[in-house]
Amino acid sequence: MTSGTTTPVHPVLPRKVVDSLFPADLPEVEHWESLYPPRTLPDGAHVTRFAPSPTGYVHIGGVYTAMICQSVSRESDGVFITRVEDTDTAREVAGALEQFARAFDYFGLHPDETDPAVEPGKDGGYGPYRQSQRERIYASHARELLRQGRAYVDFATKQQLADITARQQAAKIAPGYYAGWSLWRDRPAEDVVAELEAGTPYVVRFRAPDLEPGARTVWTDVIRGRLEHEANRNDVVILKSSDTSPRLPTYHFAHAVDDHLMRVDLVIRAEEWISSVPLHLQLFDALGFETPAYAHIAPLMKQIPGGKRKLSKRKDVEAGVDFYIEQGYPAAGVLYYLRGLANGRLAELPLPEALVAPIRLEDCGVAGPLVDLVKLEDITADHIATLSSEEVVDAVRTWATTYDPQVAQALDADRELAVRAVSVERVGVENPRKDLHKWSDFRTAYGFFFPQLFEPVTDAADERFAGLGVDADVVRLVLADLADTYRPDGDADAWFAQIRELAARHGFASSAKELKKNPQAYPGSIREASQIVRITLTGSTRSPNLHDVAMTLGPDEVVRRLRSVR
RNA sequence: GGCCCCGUUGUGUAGUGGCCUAGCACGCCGCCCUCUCAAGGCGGUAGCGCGGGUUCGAAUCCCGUCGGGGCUACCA
Repeated sequence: MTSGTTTPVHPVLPRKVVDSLFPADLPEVEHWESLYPPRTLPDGAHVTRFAPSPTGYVHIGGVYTAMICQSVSRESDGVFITRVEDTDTAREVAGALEQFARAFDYFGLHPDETDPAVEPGKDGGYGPYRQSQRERIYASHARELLRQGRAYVDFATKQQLADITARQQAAKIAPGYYAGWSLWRDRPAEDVVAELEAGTPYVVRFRAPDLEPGARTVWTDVIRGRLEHEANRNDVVILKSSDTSPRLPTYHFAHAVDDHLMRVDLVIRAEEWISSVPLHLQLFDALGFETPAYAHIAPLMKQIPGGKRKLSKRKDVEAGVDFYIEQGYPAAGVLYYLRGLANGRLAELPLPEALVAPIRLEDCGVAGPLVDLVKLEDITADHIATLSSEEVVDAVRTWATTYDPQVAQALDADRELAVRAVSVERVGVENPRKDLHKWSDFRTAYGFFFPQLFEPVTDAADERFAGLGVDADVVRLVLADLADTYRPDGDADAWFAQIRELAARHGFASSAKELKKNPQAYPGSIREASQIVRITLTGSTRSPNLHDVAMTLGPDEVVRRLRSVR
């Protein structure tokens, strides 16, 4: 690791001037140190944190990261913190925190310590857990850096910054605000005081250590091992403009201050932060803090023609957690899928075991995995198949209450019917049906069981019948016949026997093979005859076992539906 | 442009110099079952990005190259 411990040789603002920039009653950094003492935790315990910014959109990658943080801390008897990073007021969206709370709740991601808006009653004593409420903490530390000359006040305007960048680009040198280009880094104190007195807004910038060009930083990442990157030379902003209130820090500064004071010892975050590590290490060093361990996880990706890219909140619906919640993917299935992505080993385990098995950082992949909804749906369908009919109905009802009120009403109107419907080819069979991948599938898969959700088939010339290749006249006759002779036999074989008889009466072939042998001789085969009945009863060419459907519907409803086709 | 991360069938992975004729899961294709569709059973398809080395032997080590991703903000 590079060390920035140097004696300042540059002009340092007189302490009086520095202090005048801050409230007179602002505590010294020692105050915060004693207010947030090192934690007493078991050996090997890790304090992790998930740090979302409330931009009104929860990324599935956030759930992924948070899930890993939670598992690692839990497994080590540590602490899992969720800290709200609301330092970007421009991008902040109203109600974003509520959305967070909802998403976290849905996926059972309960932090041990967090802001009440995320989850009430989780104040662990290291808060506030919302950066906009930590203004004085950042101010104390910025003042300290200023006093030591490890930071400086900078009055550069947007325009000046843009000019610098333009000149650097033209000269083909590394863009940035650093020694040699910074307008205020080495200005005499009187210049600074003059601007201050004139009331010019300023930012506080970190004074990057004076390094040899090409200096490099080496550190060890928990997931990736030895990592190397060019050392940071940029004088990054640590405290945003003095004409804003509250006076907020940038991510980098807040990361160092908060993670130290919250005694986070293991920073788990997305890979895109790797290039910022050299800066972060410098910040920790300048602040006199011990550095945490870093674990940079690979981002969730999306397949696109010719390659893949990071899941984009703008382009990909499946990037947002709302998608999973609105579609009604059961949380356990999504979590199981995500866990398998993080640690392949967990994908081999049965769901209940995988959900409680530890996620190991060493086993995390380094390449960004593609989110595969087909695979997800395979998992969620398997999972739903293990649920009891009552559990399925309850879950669908909970989901539908918000996302499909009509379905919720239907379930409430006849819960017993709902349970019977879901039980078809589910209870008492070796291999339950897997029609439900998510709760929103309920309407198409089981809606026909409910009079309120069923759209009766009324026209014998309906294209669903036409698709069978059977004439409307035949359809009419077959259905009228069945309606007249219908026997609600509880025995499946006996029940189907009447369909066979019905088909025979109307000249249908007794098997598909027979029909194939002599297509002209029949209006269709037993298959087509069954499908006519199926379409009439369910509105679809696909449904569970017809006999079970008919039994569940009851003879009155069956006959009613048979007669509705004209 | 500079710097960083990554690269095993369509997807996720196993694999750390000989157990690899590259395993598993999902997908896809076919067959069976069958009143349809799912499910299930059986079988099949397809991969070490590319090029050089090192070695008796390389998916595994080295170099180069290409491709993808990220950072380069008073966004996180």
